[in-house]
Amino acid sequence: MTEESADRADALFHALADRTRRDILRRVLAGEHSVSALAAKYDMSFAAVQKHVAVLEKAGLLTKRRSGREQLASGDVEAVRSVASMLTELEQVWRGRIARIDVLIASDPDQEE
Amino acid sequence: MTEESADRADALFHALADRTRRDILRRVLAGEHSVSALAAKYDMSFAAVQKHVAVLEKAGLLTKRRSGREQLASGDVEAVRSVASMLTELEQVWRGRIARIDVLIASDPDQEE
DNA sequence: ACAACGTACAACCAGTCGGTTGTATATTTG
DNA sequence: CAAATATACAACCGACTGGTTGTACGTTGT
Repeated sequence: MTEESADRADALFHALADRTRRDILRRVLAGEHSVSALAAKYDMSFAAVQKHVAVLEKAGLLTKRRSGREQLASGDVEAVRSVASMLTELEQVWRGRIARIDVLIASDPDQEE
Repeated sequence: MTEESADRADALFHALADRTRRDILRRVLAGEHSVSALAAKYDMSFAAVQKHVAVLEKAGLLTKRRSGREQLASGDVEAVRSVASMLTELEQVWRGRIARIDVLIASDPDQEE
Protein backbone atom coordinates (compact mmCIF):
# COMPACT_ATOMS: atom_id res chain seq x y z
CA MET A 1 0.00 0.00 0.00
CA THR A 2 2.63 2.51 1.07
CA GLU A 3 4.91 1.28 -1.68
CA GLU A 4 2.40 1.71 -4.48
CA SER A 5 1.18 5.05 -3.16
CA ALA A 6 4.82 6.20 -3.34
CA ASP A 7 4.94 4.90 -6.92
CA ARG A 8 1.84 6.91 -7.67
CA ALA A 9 3.25 10.05 -6.09
CA ASP A 10 6.45 9.59 -8.08
CA ALA A 11 4.44 9.31 -11.31
CA LEU A 12 2.23 12.30 -10.49
CA PHE A 13 5.07 14.68 -9.60
CA HIS A 14 7.19 13.44 -12.48
CA ALA A 15 4.33 14.05 -14.91
CA LEU A 16 3.97 17.58 -13.58
CA ALA A 17 7.71 18.30 -13.73
CA ASP A 18 7.63 19.25 -17.41
CA ARG A 19 6.22 22.56 -18.64
CA THR A 20 4.82 21.09 -21.86
CA ARG A 21 2.91 18.48 -19.86
CA ARG A 22 1.63 21.10 -17.43
CA ASP A 23 0.43 23.14 -20.39
CA ILE A 24 -1.28 20.11 -21.94
CA LEU A 25 -2.91 19.36 -18.60
CA ARG A 26 -4.17 22.95 -18.40
CA ARG A 27 -5.77 22.62 -21.83
CA VAL A 28 -7.44 19.29 -21.18
CA LEU A 29 -8.71 20.50 -17.81
CA ALA A 30 -10.40 23.36 -19.65
CA GLY A 31 -12.03 20.96 -22.13
CA GLU A 32 -11.61 17.90 -24.33
CA HIS A 33 -8.90 17.99 -27.00
CA SER A 34 -7.81 15.37 -29.50
CA VAL A 35 -4.16 14.38 -29.42
CA SER A 36 -3.55 15.93 -32.83
CA ALA A 37 -5.30 19.15 -31.81
CA LEU A 38 -2.90 19.31 -28.85
CA ALA A 39 0.09 18.45 -31.03
CA ALA A 40 -0.72 21.37 -33.34
CA LYS A 41 -0.13 23.78 -30.44
CA TYR A 42 3.50 22.86 -29.83
CA ASP A 43 6.70 23.22 -31.81
CA MET A 44 7.58 19.54 -31.67
CA SER A 45 6.62 16.33 -33.45
CA PHE A 46 3.26 14.66 -33.05
CA ALA A 47 5.01 11.64 -31.54
CA ALA A 48 6.61 13.79 -28.83
CA VAL A 49 3.24 15.25 -27.82
CA GLN A 50 1.63 11.83 -27.94
CA LYS A 51 4.27 10.58 -25.48
CA HIS A 52 3.59 13.51 -23.16
CA VAL A 53 -0.10 12.66 -23.24
CA ALA A 54 0.74 9.02 -22.48
CA VAL A 55 2.80 10.09 -19.43
CA LEU A 56 -0.10 12.19 -18.13
CA GLU A 57 -2.49 9.31 -18.76
CA LYS A 58 -0.32 6.75 -16.93
CA ALA A 59 -0.11 9.12 -13.97
CA GLY A 60 -3.92 9.30 -14.00
CA LEU A 61 -4.01 13.05 -14.61
CA LEU A 62 -5.87 12.61 -17.89
CA THR A 63 -8.22 10.10 -19.47
CA LYS A 64 -8.92 9.41 -23.11
CA ARG A 65 -12.18 8.65 -24.88
CA ARG A 66 -12.39 7.35 -28.42
CA SER A 67 -14.54 9.32 -30.88
CA GLY A 68 -14.22 7.98 -34.39
CA ARG A 69 -10.60 8.08 -35.33
CA GLU A 70 -9.82 10.69 -32.71
CA GLN A 71 -8.79 10.15 -29.11
CA LEU A 72 -10.28 12.91 -26.94
CA ALA A 73 -8.24 13.70 -23.84
CA SER A 74 -9.83 15.16 -20.72
CA GLY A 75 -8.13 16.28 -17.50
CA ASP A 76 -8.96 14.52 -14.23
CA VAL A 77 -9.38 17.14 -11.55
CA GLU A 78 -9.51 14.50 -8.81
CA ALA A 79 -5.92 13.51 -9.57
CA VAL A 80 -4.89 17.16 -9.36
CA ARG A 81 -6.61 17.40 -5.99
CA SER A 82 -4.86 14.27 -4.76
CA VAL A 83 -1.51 15.93 -5.44
CA ALA A 84 -2.67 19.06 -3.66
CA SER A 85 -3.67 16.97 -0.65
CA MET A 86 -0.18 15.44 -0.49
CA LEU A 87 1.16 18.97 -0.16
CA THR A 88 -1.31 20.03 2.51
CA GLU A 89 -0.31 16.90 4.39
CA LEU A 90 3.30 18.13 4.26
CA GLU A 91 2.08 21.48 5.48
CA GLN A 92 0.46 19.71 8.45
CA VAL A 93 3.82 18.22 9.36
CA TRP A 94 5.19 21.74 9.48
CA ARG A 95 2.27 22.92 11.64
CA GLY A 96 3.16 20.16 14.09
CA ARG A 97 6.66 21.60 14.35
CA ILE A 98 5.28 25.05 15.14
CA ALA A 99 2.90 23.61 17.71
CA ARG A 100 5.79 21.85 19.41
CA ILE A 101 7.79 25.07 19.52
CA ASP A 102 4.83 26.92 21.01
CA VAL A 103 4.51 24.30 23.74
CA LEU A 104 8.19 24.65 24.51
CA ILE A 105 7.95 28.40 24.85
CA ALA A 106 4.82 28.18 27.00
CA SER A 107 6.29 25.61 29.39
CA ASP A 108 9.57 27.46 29.76
CA PRO A 109 8.90 30.73 31.58
CA ASP A 110 12.39 32.25 31.23
CA GLN A 111 11.99 32.82 27.50
CA GLU A 112 12.13 36.15 25.75
CA GLU A 113 8.82 38.06 25.84
CA MET B 1 8.94 36.30 -15.84
CA THR B 2 6.86 33.53 -17.33
CA GLU B 3 10.00 31.75 -18.43
CA GLU B 4 11.65 31.77 -15.03
CA SER B 5 8.46 30.88 -13.21
CA ALA B 6 8.25 27.82 -15.47
CA ASP B 7 11.86 27.02 -14.56
CA ARG B 8 10.92 27.31 -10.91
CA ALA B 9 7.89 25.08 -11.35
CA ASP B 10 10.03 22.52 -13.18
CA ALA B 11 12.54 22.54 -10.31
CA LEU B 12 9.86 22.27 -7.63
CA PHE B 13 7.97 19.37 -9.19
CA HIS B 14 11.19 17.62 -10.14
CA ALA B 15 12.46 17.91 -6.57
CA LEU B 16 9.21 16.39 -5.31
CA ALA B 17 9.25 13.55 -7.86
CA ASP B 18 11.54 11.36 -5.76
CA ARG B 19 10.35 9.52 -2.66
CA THR B 20 13.65 9.94 -0.81
CA ARG B 21 13.49 13.69 -1.34
CA ARG B 22 9.85 13.82 -0.25
CA ASP B 23 10.82 11.92 2.90
CA ILE B 24 13.73 14.28 3.58
CA LEU B 25 11.40 17.24 3.07
CA ARG B 26 8.94 15.75 5.55
CA ARG B 27 11.68 15.44 8.17
CA VAL B 28 13.05 18.93 7.71
CA LEU B 29 9.54 20.41 7.76
CA ALA B 30 9.08 18.75 11.15
CA GLY B 31 12.34 20.22 12.44
CA GLU B 32 15.97 21.02 11.74
CA HIS B 33 18.26 18.12 10.84
CA SER B 34 21.94 18.07 9.92
CA VAL B 35 22.84 16.51 6.58
CA SER B 36 24.61 13.61 8.28
CA ALA B 37 21.67 13.02 10.64
CA LEU B 38 19.47 12.75 7.52
CA ALA B 39 22.00 10.51 5.76
CA ALA B 40 21.94 8.08 8.68
CA LYS B 41 18.24 7.41 8.01
CA TYR B 42 18.69 6.06 4.50
CA ASP B 43 20.33 3.00 3.01
CA MET B 44 22.55 4.93 0.64
CA SER B 45 25.82 6.85 0.76
CA PHE B 46 26.22 10.19 2.48
CA ALA B 47 27.03 11.76 -0.89
CA ALA B 48 23.73 10.55 -2.38
CA VAL B 49 21.73 12.11 0.47
CA GLN B 50 23.79 15.30 0.28
CA LYS B 51 22.88 15.57 -3.42
CA HIS B 52 19.18 15.08 -2.62
CA VAL B 53 19.42 17.87 -0.05
CA ALA B 54 21.14 20.07 -2.66
CA VAL B 55 18.28 19.45 -5.13
CA LEU B 56 15.71 20.42 -2.51
CA GLU B 57 17.74 23.49 -1.61
CA LYS B 58 18.08 24.65 -5.24
CA ALA B 59 14.33 24.28 -5.66
CA GLY B 60 13.88 26.47 -2.59
CA LEU B 61 12.06 23.79 -0.60
CA LEU B 62 14.73 23.79 2.11
CA THR B 63 17.28 26.19 3.54
CA LYS B 64 20.51 25.47 5.39
CA ARG B 65 22.04 27.19 8.37
CA ARG B 66 25.59 26.63 9.55
CA SER B 67 26.12 25.56 13.13
CA GLY B 68 29.75 24.75 13.82
CA ARG B 69 30.74 22.01 11.43
CA GLU B 70 27.15 20.98 10.82
CA GLN B 71 24.70 22.30 8.24
CA LEU B 72 21.21 22.31 9.67
CA ALA B 73 18.47 21.91 7.05
CA SER B 74 15.00 23.29 7.55
CA GLY B 75 11.94 22.93 5.32
CA ASP B 76 10.39 26.04 3.78
CA VAL B 77 6.63 25.74 4.07
CA GLU B 78 6.08 28.77 1.81
CA ALA B 79 7.63 26.89 -1.10
CA VAL B 80 5.32 23.95 -0.41
CA ARG B 81 2.37 26.33 -0.42
CA SER B 82 3.49 27.85 -3.72
CA VAL B 83 3.32 24.41 -5.32
CA ALA B 84 -0.11 23.85 -3.82
CA SER B 85 -1.28 27.15 -5.27
CA MET B 86 -0.15 26.09 -8.75
CA LEU B 87 -2.43 23.09 -8.40
CA THR B 88 -5.39 25.07 -7.16
CA GLU B 89 -4.87 27.35 -10.15
CA LEU B 90 -5.18 24.28 -12.38
CA GLU B 91 -8.31 23.36 -10.49
CA GLN B 92 -9.70 26.81 -11.28
CA VAL B 93 -9.18 26.12 -14.99
CA TRP B 94 -11.31 23.02 -14.57
CA ARG B 95 -14.01 25.00 -12.71
CA GLY B 96 -14.14 27.33 -15.68
CA ARG B 97 -14.90 24.37 -17.93
CA ILE B 98 -17.76 23.29 -15.69
CA ALA B 99 -19.12 26.81 -15.56
CA ARG B 100 -19.09 26.96 -19.36
CA ILE B 101 -20.96 23.67 -19.58
CA ASP B 102 -23.55 24.92 -17.10
CA VAL B 103 -24.10 28.02 -19.20
CA LEU B 104 -24.55 25.91 -22.30
CA ILE B 105 -27.13 23.70 -20.63
CA ALA B 106 -29.00 26.70 -19.21
CA SER B 107 -29.11 28.54 -22.53
CA ASP B 108 -30.17 25.50 -24.55
CA PRO B 109 -33.68 24.49 -23.47
CA ASP B 110 -34.01 21.36 -25.66
CA GLN B 111 -31.58 19.37 -23.53
CA GLU B 112 -32.20 15.97 -21.91
CA GLU B 113 -34.66 15.87 -19.00
C1' DA C 1 -11.10 0.79 -53.35
C1' DC C 2 -8.05 4.14 -52.09
C1' DA C 3 -6.10 8.33 -50.32
C1' DA C 4 -5.89 11.10 -46.27
C1' DC C 5 -6.18 11.45 -41.34
C1' DG C 6 -5.43 10.22 -36.33
C1' DT C 7 -3.03 7.37 -33.41
C1' DA C 8 0.32 4.17 -31.42
C1' DC C 9 4.68 2.31 -30.98
C1' DA C 10 9.53 0.90 -31.93
C1' DA C 11 14.29 2.28 -32.54
C1' DC C 12 17.58 5.54 -31.93
C1' DC C 13 20.30 9.56 -29.75
C1' DA C 14 22.16 13.14 -26.65
C1' DG C 15 21.47 14.73 -22.11
C1' DT C 16 20.03 14.16 -17.37
C1' DC C 17 19.26 11.32 -13.04
C1' DG C 18 20.31 8.69 -9.08
C1' DG C 19 23.59 6.27 -7.35
C1' DT C 20 28.72 5.15 -6.38
C1' DT C 21 33.78 6.13 -4.79
C1' DG C 22 37.38 9.22 -3.98
C1' DT C 23 39.34 13.60 -2.67
C1' DA C 24 39.50 18.23 -0.54
C1' DT C 25 38.25 21.56 3.02
C1' DA C 26 36.53 23.24 7.52
C1' DT C 27 35.63 22.48 12.26
C1' DT C 28 35.91 20.29 16.67
C1' DT C 29 38.31 17.51 20.13
C1' DG C 30 42.18 15.16 22.54
C1' DC D 1 49.40 19.64 16.14
C1' DA D 2 46.89 15.50 14.99
C1' DA D 3 42.79 12.75 14.58
C1' DA D 4 38.06 12.53 13.91
C1' DT D 5 33.83 14.58 12.12
C1' DA D 6 30.71 17.08 8.74
C1' DT D 7 30.35 18.72 4.37
C1' DA D 8 31.08 19.57 -0.54
C1' DC D 9 32.24 18.29 -5.01
C1' DA D 10 34.25 15.88 -9.10
C1' DA D 11 34.33 11.82 -11.95
C1' DC D 12 32.22 7.91 -13.33
C1' DC D 13 28.29 4.48 -14.51
C1' DG D 14 23.84 2.34 -15.87
C1' DA D 15 19.09 3.75 -16.45
C1' DC D 16 15.83 6.86 -17.86
C1' DT D 17 14.08 11.30 -20.38
C1' DG D 18 12.62 14.04 -24.04
C1' DG D 19 13.16 14.48 -28.42
C1' DT D 20 13.56 12.55 -33.37
C1' DT D 21 12.12 9.52 -37.62
C1' DG D 22 9.88 5.63 -39.47
C1' DT D 23 6.34 2.15 -39.65
C1' DA D 24 1.83 0.08 -38.89
C1' DC D 25 -3.05 0.13 -38.28
C1' DG D 26 -7.91 1.63 -37.83
C1' DT D 27 -11.27 5.26 -39.44
C1' DT D 28 -13.20 8.69 -42.83
C1' DG D 29 -14.33 10.62 -47.02
C1' DT D 30 -14.21 10.45 -52.31
